[in-house]
Amino acid sequence: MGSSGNEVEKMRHTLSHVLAAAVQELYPTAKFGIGPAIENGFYYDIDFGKVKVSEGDLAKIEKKMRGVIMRGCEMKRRVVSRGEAVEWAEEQDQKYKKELIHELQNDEEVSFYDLYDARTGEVLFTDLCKGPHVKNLEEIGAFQLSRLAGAYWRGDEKREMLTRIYGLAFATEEELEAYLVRQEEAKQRDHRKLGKELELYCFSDLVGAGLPMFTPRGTILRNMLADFANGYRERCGYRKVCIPHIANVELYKTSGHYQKFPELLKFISQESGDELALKPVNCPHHSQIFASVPRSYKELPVKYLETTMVYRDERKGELGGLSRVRAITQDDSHVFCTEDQVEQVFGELIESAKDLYQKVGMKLSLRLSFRDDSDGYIGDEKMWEKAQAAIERMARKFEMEYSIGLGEAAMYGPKMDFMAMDALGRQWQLATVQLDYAMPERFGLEYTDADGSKKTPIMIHCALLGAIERFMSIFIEHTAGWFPLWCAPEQVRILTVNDQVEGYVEEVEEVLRGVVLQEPVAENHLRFEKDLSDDSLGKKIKKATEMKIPVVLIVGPKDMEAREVSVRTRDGEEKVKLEDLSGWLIRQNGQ
RNA sequence: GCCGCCUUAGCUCAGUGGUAGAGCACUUCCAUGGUAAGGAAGGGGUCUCGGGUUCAAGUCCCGAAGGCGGCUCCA
Repeated sequence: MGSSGNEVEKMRHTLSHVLAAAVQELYPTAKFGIGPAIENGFYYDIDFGKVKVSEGDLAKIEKKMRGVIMRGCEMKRRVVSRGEAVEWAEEQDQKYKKELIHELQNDEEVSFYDLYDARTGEVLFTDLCKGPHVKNLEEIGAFQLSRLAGAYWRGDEKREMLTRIYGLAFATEEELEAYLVRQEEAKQRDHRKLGKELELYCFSDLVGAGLPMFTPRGTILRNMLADFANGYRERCGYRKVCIPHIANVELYKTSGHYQKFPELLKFISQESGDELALKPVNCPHHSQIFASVPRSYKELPVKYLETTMVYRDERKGELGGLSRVRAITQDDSHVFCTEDQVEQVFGELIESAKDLYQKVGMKLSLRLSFRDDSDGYIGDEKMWEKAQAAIERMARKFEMEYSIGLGEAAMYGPKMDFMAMDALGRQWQLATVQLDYAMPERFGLEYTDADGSKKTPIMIHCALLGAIERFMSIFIEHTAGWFPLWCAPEQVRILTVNDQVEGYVEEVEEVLRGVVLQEPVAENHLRFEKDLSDDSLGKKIKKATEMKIPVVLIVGPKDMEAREVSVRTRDGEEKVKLEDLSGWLIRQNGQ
């Protein structure tokens, strides 16, 4: 069994044909879509027609697959003319295959693969396919069918919904087992599990789906993270602003959101009959602060910053944990500047993003989100070309590796998006810096240039955390809930051994109250709690550990005697003199 | 929104047609205990909600809400 990536991929792809063969035998009327190899395995998209297939049927299909493999089958390539291929699809009544063959218009010949029994020569399954495959099915390693999902034919939600059967496949049983163990470990870090255990946020059916509420602990974490992200921009001259969470829909008719985005939440004023909307973005409001007085080129760039919620009527099936919500807190900033200030402003934000993510120990990948040919964008072609060229130039200037995501742009302009992965390997967009030549024009924003002429400013949108909810979801999983000292909701917990420590606990508390942790968020007084309950020490330690409190101070008669505290961190235990405690904690924060 | 699955005590879960259980948590009592669960007793459930089938429904059927895995979408 070859172990190279290529061999594994061949094996995975071959398995998708074995899956199809098994399905055809069990469900003769099944119509087949496509069945590629993917990371960790393979899938096949199948139309079962009226037959209902559910996860319970996977065992049966898997058993049949193993039966096919046991027969000693082989894969053999066969090239036929296009005409023959069409005939085959017609004969087999495979409409999806037929569609695929029709698209191979430039090819004179079409490649098929036969899965056949090497002893009898009987062909079990024939599929339109370019390969490559393992020749002999004995070369197939370890696999199992994992789950069942719906998937639109050709990824188009207007077309048929097929049933996708996913399988896992690895070269060896050990690798498969290791993968399953990794998945199990990842589930332990899932922010939805930890969010509940660490009492960070909750949902209520009465409040509604996708509307998280943050507990006191979660709110501390949120605020710390927001302050951290805002600090970068405040040091670059950004000034905080504050806007209402609703607006007359005229605002969004002007921006274009009203026409282009069905996620806009609208309602009617009982008083005036006006149609209002919950803000889905902040830029239109911020543009109106800019527009509130005449602007001179001398005051540019104008930099606004606000951490605030936006509201989007996301479709139900797209919601999930804190990753995708309907009330989204953005650490949003907008800059209004001249053409030749773009590079400077953009540069500051890129440097900030790089530094912030480096400090929290997260490695992000960069995606340049450009437009595609579809409609749904505002602004003319030339603006787009200019903006996209500028974004790419910037990525090169800062020597960042990037990929280009066509069709990922914002309505008003291209973006530089920083992507993170969650515990289960799914990609999410966090930080984003966006260049916008369109919105200022739509709002008629202007400033007076040196020569007295009116000019339209350029807008630069940025969120460093992206959405705080989503950032938290990734951050929780990344740290497994062991937050760094500076942002941990409860930084220190004092545990007592018994009640024979009269006066001493208060002395320890007094020391803690005097500790000021400076970095990375300034004026951060220490957050501590006491566990004076009559639980055993072991139980108190268990509770504090489960809550992932970074620093646990044990204060008992022996400590009182020695005028010290027993310190317990994730790294181990040590004794610290009371007089050294303050310095010890400040040093901990530096690590 | 679409496909599939799930929803039983605050939490994690058992209970596959005959009238509801465990562990943890909680309350009270005992225990004053030194580095991941000290002991005992007690309270707590319209089995998510609404219909239906049945002599009988947590259990079967239909619908809704919420959640999970995908698809699609994501300013």
